[in-house]
Amino acid sequence: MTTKRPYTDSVNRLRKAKLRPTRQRLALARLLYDGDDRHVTAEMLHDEAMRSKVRVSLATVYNTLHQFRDAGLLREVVVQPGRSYFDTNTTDHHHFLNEETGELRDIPAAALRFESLPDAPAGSEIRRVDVIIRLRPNS
Amino acid sequence: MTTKRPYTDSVNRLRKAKLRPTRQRLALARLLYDGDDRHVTAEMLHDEAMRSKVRVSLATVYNTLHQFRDAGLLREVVVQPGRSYFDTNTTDHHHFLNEETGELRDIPAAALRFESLPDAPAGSEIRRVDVIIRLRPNS
DNA sequence: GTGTTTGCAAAGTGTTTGCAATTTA
DNA sequence: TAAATTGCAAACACTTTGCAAACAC
Repeated sequence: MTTKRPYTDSVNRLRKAKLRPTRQRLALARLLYDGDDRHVTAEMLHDEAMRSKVRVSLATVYNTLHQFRDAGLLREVVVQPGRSYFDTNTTDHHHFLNEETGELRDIPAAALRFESLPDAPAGSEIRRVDVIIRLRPNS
Repeated sequence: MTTKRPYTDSVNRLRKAKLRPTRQRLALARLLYDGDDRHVTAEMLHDEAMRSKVRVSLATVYNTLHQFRDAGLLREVVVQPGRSYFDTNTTDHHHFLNEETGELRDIPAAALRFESLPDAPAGSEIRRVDVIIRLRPNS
């Protein structure tokens, strides 16, 4: 069961991604994957690491997030100018965005179905379809 | 016909938006709205203004884009970390994103229909649904 | 040991701000 | 002439980079 062996799981996760299980990467992987799916910014994750007494520089957090993303362990979500979120849920799904707070929330793929999608322009193909449902507090 | 009286049209557009038709705002409005719909960044618009011998500072371009957006004359589109696009098409529609070039392309609302949309979380309502179809060159 | 990874500080990018000078109504 | 707008330069937030020291295999 995933949540019971976080250390071994994180090592395996990194091994599979061909990333050396260094102290920093392990600690960040455990913060990211021990528990429910999350949406974090580099700064959020760095703060969290500091709070749990893990010494990691912010630069390393950025590097690690990008490595994880490139390895398919994370998905980058861009919804606000000048800030990237990283989503631990890499399966097919979409997002609600609370525009007041900036909070992201997953929408399972099954909850949003397309009746029709346009064809990709000639010479290209669809890599991914991202849907952001922007929310406001209701009246 | 819109394209035949750009000056008068731009003045009216600004008047309607309750923005004083200053030299800078008029010039930017004409660059933006004389012709087809476009997707511009602040820097692109600033460069374009310079090329057409319109003296405007980059700060004013930013301010103006935000004022236009707030007035509903433009829609801001965020698809890449650290860069905002402004879309002169403010009607209901979606976007293709060419991930190699960063180029945006409109998808008319009619070309993309939803079979089902999730309910907004309690306490909120849907303000807008943004769909980005990410493209890659095909194999 | 050898190549990889890290931390730091510096640099970079896109954007915003404070404020005096200018322009508009 | 009163209020809005502009330009400049400095400040900002977030992110990336260069390189010596530390670490993993």
